[in-house]
Amino acid sequence: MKKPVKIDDIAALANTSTATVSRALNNKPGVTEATRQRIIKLAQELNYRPNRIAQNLALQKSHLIGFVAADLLNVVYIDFFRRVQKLVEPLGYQVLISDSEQDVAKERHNIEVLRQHRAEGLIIFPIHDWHSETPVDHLMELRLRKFPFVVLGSIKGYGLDCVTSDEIGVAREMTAHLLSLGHRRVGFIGHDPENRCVNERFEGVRLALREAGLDLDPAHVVAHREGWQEGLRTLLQTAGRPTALVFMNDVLALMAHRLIGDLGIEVPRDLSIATFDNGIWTQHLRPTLTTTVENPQGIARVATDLLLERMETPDGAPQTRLIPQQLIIRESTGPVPQ
Amino acid sequence: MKKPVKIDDIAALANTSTATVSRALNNKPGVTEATRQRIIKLAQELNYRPNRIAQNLALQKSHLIGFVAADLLNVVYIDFFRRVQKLVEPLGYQVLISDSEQDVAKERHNIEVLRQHRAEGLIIFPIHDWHSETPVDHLMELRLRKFPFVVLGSIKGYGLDCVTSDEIGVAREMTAHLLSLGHRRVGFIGHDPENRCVNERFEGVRLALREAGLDLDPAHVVAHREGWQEGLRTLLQTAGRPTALVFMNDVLALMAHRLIGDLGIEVPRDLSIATFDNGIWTQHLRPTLTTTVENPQGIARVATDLLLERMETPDGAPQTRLIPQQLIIRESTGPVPQ
DNA sequence: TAACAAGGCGCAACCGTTTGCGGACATCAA
DNA sequence: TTGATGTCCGCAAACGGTTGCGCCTTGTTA
Repeated sequence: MKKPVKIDDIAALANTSTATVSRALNNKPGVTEATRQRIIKLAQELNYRPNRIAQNLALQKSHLIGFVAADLLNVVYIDFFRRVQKLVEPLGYQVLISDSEQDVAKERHNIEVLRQHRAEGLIIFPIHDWHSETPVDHLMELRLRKFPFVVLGSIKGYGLDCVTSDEIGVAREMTAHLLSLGHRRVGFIGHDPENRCVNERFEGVRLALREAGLDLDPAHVVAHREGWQEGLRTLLQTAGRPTALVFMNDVLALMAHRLIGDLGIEVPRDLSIATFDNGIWTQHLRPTLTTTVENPQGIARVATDLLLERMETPDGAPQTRLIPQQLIIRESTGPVPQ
Repeated sequence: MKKPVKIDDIAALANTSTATVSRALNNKPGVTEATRQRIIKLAQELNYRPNRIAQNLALQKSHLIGFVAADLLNVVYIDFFRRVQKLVEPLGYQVLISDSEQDVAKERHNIEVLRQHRAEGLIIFPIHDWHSETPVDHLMELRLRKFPFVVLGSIKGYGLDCVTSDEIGVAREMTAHLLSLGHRRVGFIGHDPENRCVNERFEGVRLALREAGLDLDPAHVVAHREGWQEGLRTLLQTAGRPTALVFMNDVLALMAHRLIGDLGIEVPRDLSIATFDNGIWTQHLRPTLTTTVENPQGIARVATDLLLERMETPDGAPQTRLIPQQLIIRESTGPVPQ
């Protein structure tokens, strides 16, 4: 590979100093239009490509925003990444994406690397490690050093800048929808108290029921563990079973779909089902599934704004911002069976 | 945000020169163990974090490998990224991922940016622009300048280093499987001659049929355009319709799944269907779908090896490497109806 | 014609790190 | 004591850009 052209080469050929070349190429004042054109032409001919490394060192700016995703296999993060990229590109920033693969150690490592690269701000989807005393101590350290970053997801009460999608609200809305269809016995499939997001969805359901003067019957809750499918099967075979089921997410609903069909239960005639996250299959199964979508655009926009704000004023008070989700009603929820 | 600690700060506190600090922290010879320990301790206390930008400039190495993905929303790329990352991390490289979003202009731009950052090598999943004369002229320019990179996917005949998954082979194997079940009339749904990958799958099917002395009846091919679902419906309602269908990919098969059911056709009793790419729903639909998986591990390994080899010897002759895929036989393919 | 202003340009320092070279010092043998 | 040998370490140049400051040139005005 040939050595890349540098600014000195251009300066030599143009009979100027490197200073002039730099000013010419960066559209800074202090160069006649003639010289500027001469230099630009020369740069093109030589196929000059500024060395970002040197540039960043000289400018004391990395033009880098770090994006630490909990698990890139989830498309949500990619979509988010794209939107952020698009928002900060006009400001001259590059977004560097890194993947924690559901592993706190990797998350720490990624943050460390990004700091070594002198990222100017970080957007973090953290792994929740509920088994450790201080699940977010490395985040607290960032905060302590006034390093600008925002956290996505439901970390509350730690005094961090944070943007979160409103799980509770949409779960509540979904349940209200079921109630309006006449359902009174609503079950929750795949409960996992250790998972904050699932927990919030669960809370939302319970909240809506309570508002209608109902209780969420513990017998109608199937936990998310090995063998949950058996749990679901027996639940569906008991008398007085729920007339509507809320699944913890769309993958679970997909897995249950076949099982429900095999039991000879027809959705929504015999049973209504609803779930979260709008995975592509939810609109192609029969029946199509009632589900929810986040507002990714809103999340990205708000998170980016908040980060930029924090980069401006690293001392500002931490903020929490809540982004509403949308309920999509499809075929799988219908009137309660007579 | 506080100014980060630099090597000078440590040197001052340790009463040494920056040279010694550098040597100490990088485990280079020429420092007594005592001084080394003193410096390391100091570095930890000060929370020193080397400035990668300055480091890279001094070392004339970016430690960067660029990964240009055609469309990050496709999980395949992420999986690939992870594997490559894992392979090159031990060598001290960082993989920088960038997303072309199915847009050639963006692909060019991404490559440009990566070159400005002095990436030492590139892995590129290109967008195929079959409308332009030289679909890959920017890649040819890279090659010309002996910039190390490998292309993934089926770009052949341009003299580039290239790793590709064997679509033809697995399509052929899939078809052979159908033939062995007694099928003689095999249809192909979603043909798109402009898409190289689909084309190869189509070719594989045709090849297998020809080897059995059969022809792929053009009337049994449904093109991938607006309204293909209508085409499929009419095909399935004609007498002498195919007894087996090969779908261009798993998303198409998912979309068709419901349509087939609505026509009262039972799979695989009345009709066998098979497709490509092992999307999560293929194993949860009823019936589960016969499909194919790439060997992502193999692809990543081979691509990385090839890239590293090219980085060593930028002048080496370009190579093409073919990676086999695997056929997964599930419920959706069965014996031909009597 | 001299005094002055203003704009174009170059010199050199700087960004934070690495590293070749040579100086200082200790050790050891003659 | 001297010289040879070797080890530890500092000086300063380099990496490829940016930029404050001051010099020079040119044009304007009295």
